[in-house]
Amino acid sequence: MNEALAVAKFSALANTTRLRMLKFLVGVGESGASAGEVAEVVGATPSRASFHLSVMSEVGLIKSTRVSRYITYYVDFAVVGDLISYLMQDCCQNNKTVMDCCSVKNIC
Amino acid sequence: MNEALAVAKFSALANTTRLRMLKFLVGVGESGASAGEVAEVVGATPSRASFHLSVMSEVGLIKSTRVSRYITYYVDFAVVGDLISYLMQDCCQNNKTVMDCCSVKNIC
DNA sequence: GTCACATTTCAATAGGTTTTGAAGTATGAA
DNA sequence: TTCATACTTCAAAACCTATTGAAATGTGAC
Repeated sequence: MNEALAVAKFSALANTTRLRMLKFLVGVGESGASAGEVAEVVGATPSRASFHLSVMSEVGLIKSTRVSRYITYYVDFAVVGDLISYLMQDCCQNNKTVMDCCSVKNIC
Repeated sequence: MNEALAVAKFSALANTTRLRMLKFLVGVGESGASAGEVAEVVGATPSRASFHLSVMSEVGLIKSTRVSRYITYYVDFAVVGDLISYLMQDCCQNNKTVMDCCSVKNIC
């Protein structure tokens, strides 16, 4: 992950609708959810949802496959993990205080 | 950390100049650096640096104190840590694949 | 006080993002 | 083939963010 890719991913996360979509897609896991379901859950019109889903797809946070006439979107967990490690390692140089925030919360 | 605060912090990170500032400030640690030094390192004019530093201050990623006629900026490592745990826990529900991306890289 | 330096603020401009609704494409059912 | 459904694309408008250079503020030195 380089700087430009990280900036693009942070941009993708810098929107309430998209962050909600990500959370929902994390919740449904590997099986994913259709664009329509995602739209409904976050309360967005089809075109608005499509726009936000495409923003997240472009940066790689989510992937999609067409299943009959539905398009299934799902999170690429490895990409999210890479973004987190970019923030921890490349940005924060594995700073102890930053890492403690994670261990205190039993994340690692 | 709530959704709106997380979105604001991701917005702050969604800019190359600001991400470089953060990296530099992480590097200098507790002692921090003056606005002028930060500006020089990232290659920004004083007013442009001031604008970006204020964006990061507003969301809490960095703090500042005046030292004589200089203003020293430094990273709030705990705030960065909180953002990372928001992403891991609240967004990714401590998903195994996401966490593996961190342990593989010996972050935690 | 006057001056220089460090930084911020302001106003204008340029550029990018988001929303909206309408039109278009893709798939499957009848 | 015709129709309905699922989704995307497009163009316009609205909104937000970034850059610039000039003016303002705040601090210390003389």
